[in-house]
Amino acid sequence: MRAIDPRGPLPKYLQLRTILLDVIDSGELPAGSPVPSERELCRRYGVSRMTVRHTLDLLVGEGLLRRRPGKGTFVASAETGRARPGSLSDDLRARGSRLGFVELESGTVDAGERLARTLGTGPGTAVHLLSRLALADGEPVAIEHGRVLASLAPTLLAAPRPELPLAEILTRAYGVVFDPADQTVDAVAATGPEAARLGMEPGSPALLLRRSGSRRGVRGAEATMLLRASRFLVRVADNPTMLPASPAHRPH
Amino acid sequence: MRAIDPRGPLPKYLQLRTILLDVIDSGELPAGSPVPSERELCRRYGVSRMTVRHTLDLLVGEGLLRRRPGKGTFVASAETGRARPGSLSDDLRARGSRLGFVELESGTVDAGERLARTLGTGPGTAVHLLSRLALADGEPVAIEHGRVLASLAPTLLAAPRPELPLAEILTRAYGVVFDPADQTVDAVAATGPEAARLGMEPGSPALLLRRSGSRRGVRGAEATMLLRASRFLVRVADNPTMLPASPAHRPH
DNA sequence: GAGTGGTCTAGACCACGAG
DNA sequence: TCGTGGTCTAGACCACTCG
Repeated sequence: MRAIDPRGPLPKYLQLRTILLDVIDSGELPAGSPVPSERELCRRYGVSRMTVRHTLDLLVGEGLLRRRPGKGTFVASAETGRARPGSLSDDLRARGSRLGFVELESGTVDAGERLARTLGTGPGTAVHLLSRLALADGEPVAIEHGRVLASLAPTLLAAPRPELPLAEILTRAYGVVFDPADQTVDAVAATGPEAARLGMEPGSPALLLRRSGSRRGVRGAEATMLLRASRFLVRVADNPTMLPASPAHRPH
Repeated sequence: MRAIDPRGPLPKYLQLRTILLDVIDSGELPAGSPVPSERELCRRYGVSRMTVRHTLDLLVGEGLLRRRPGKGTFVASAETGRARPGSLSDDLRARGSRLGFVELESGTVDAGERLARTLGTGPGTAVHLLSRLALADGEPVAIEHGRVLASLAPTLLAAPRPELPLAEILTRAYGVVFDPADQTVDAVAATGPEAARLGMEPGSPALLLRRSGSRRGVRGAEATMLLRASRFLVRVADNPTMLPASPAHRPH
């Protein structure tokens, strides 16, 4: 059992999050099985209950765990407890970690004015770019574009990358958290080349997901994913917000 | 200044949430202005800092507030701090509360098997149905369908309803919370009649938002909204989850 | 240096579920 | 009755921002 390092660079609740994610990914805790109780996690990892709850709040918000008052906390299945007509096997549920990624493009550039503003920095700052095609069982399902301040994740392009969405890599390895207020989706018509890569009819609907991440409150990372419709459950935070009338809003 | 009732039916952090929402809606705190500090809110409302943070966590997750470490917590603008080319006036930003609603259909029915399962109850239970067209400045922007156990919100159809999304009404008046793991979006092609109501070309992309709510961990409410694309910022919780191959997934 | 949000502790009482 | 998650308290120390 991995331990939590109180003097580590990452806060305890993020260390515990990674530990729990790894346990779930390893298959030790299949969908539907109970996670150890909050008080048990306190004892095991030597942290207070509020810290454990902070971690569980994150994972519940991400849709990976579900709480049932009086009973316990359980690993969610992809269909989030809804009736499943076909009742497919649970491990067909693929979290991000079940995806494969093929690199389309990567490199480091000096930020232009627009990109610098997006990342909350000044022009000329070094920025890592990374574009990947996401595959599920060899079938393309999404296109991911990432832009990250080189200073925030110096070894991002050099080191081997786990088969995870970019946002997850940045959280686990560099402590970059993705502010829910900065993660939005929209519905768009897939354009020619992108539709082709995803094997869709041009003009058919797709989900465009935008996320921006920060460390210690300071921005520095943005990731977009163009998702094939009906292939993903995308969980939303809360009320939709109206935009002003004519949005110039396709940073893509 | 409204006070918090420690013996009220709603927990303190939800009471404080309603208070802060009303202050923001009233215009006392325009977009960009600072909210009182966490410690100041503690003093003002006689609650501990963890309780204040619980409330602020909610509102930040809903995209209404933004924190800046070392500086304070601020009312968010619709464009969440992104560069706004047109720089429209901030009060054009419309949260849910800026929307108007026109009732399309309402009534109470006995749940069939399928609806009962959706709401986590048995067949024959009384269920309120409510369909509304959402308008922004008189222009249709979304269609909302709600299904709620009558026992959960007995007076929902009888009482006058504030101009808020159904989920917000249920939270404020009945303490129904919407589990983020049960709120999902998808991109769909708008079909004929719905597209017509929303003034869209048939087949153009739209966002389908599904949310399910519970009280004390017991389900009992579901709301869907079909949103015009590019008219809303929909905030997402975290990683998208892959669906099994062929989803039978249009509860609409 | 004073104020802010970010993290963390070590308790407490409650309602609920199960045996 | 006992264990669970839900709520809440009254503190603490840190890094950061600003004057």
